[in-house]
Amino acid sequence: MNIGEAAARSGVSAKMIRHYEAIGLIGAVRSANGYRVYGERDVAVLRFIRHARDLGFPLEDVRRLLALWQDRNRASAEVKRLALAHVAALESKADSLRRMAASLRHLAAHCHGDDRPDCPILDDLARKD
Amino acid sequence: MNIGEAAARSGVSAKMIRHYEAIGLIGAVRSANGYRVYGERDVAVLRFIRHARDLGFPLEDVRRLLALWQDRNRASAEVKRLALAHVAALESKADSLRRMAASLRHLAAHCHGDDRPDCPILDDLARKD
DNA sequence: CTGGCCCTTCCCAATATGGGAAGGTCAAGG
DNA sequence: CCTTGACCTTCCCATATTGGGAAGGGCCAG
Repeated sequence: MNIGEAAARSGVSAKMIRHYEAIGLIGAVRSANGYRVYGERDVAVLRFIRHARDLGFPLEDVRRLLALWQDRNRASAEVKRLALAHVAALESKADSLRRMAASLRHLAAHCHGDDRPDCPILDDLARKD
Repeated sequence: MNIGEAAARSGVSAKMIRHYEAIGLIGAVRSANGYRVYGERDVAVLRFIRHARDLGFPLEDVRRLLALWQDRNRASAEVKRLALAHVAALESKADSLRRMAASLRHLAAHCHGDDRPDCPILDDLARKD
């Protein structure tokens, strides 16, 4: 199958498939006319990548997970370690976002939101520290 | 004062100050030798930008907030609207990260994490949907 | 054989920040 | 007076991810 069908079946855009090939994440076989040719196995790999990306894994992590997935003799410990490190990073980022939202919500609560120019949000942004 | 001191006093790197000037977020006066020259007012503006960035405002929002801050006749309604829209975006992003972390944590909990190759994390990433 | 769709490569865009090279300027001290 | 080191300048490149679009070639049905 050509790149368009592989894209449709994997949920990864053709643009991204070419990109993943360019950065060495996946390989590609070419037919006589230069078109990329894919099989079921490639579609499965692309789906794997998409799911990992959906979980927020950066491509470098995806590269490692993919190597582990394709290694019949891998140890699950390595996968678990990678996953838990990523969970911690995700949760820390989520906390930081919630803290930002909370402080901004607090500032907004004290801004009357009418035609007057006073606004504690701007006052806070202008603080000296 | 030169860019180095303005950077140290505002907490914005010299690199970023030049960038903010390049994209028209701030202006700059040059002395005879071509060096950028800043005053107290500029340091306050840079600090304003840094605080807004710390709260996660993208630069385009910062541009609008800055205009509102510098406008003596602004209405606080606009600031509040911008802030609350941003709060909603932050919270939605935080939720999405927490959902990712939860599902990954769930998968990791069922991965024994030893020398055996079986691992539900990889199995899930390889699923067909 | 022609129209329309698919494929190719290559360039550019956005987000924000930083590294580093090559060269100009200025102040202090030998 | 000249050297040295710290500071400044501009310009290019890099990160990570995805997409838009142009220019050109391939392939099949009507």
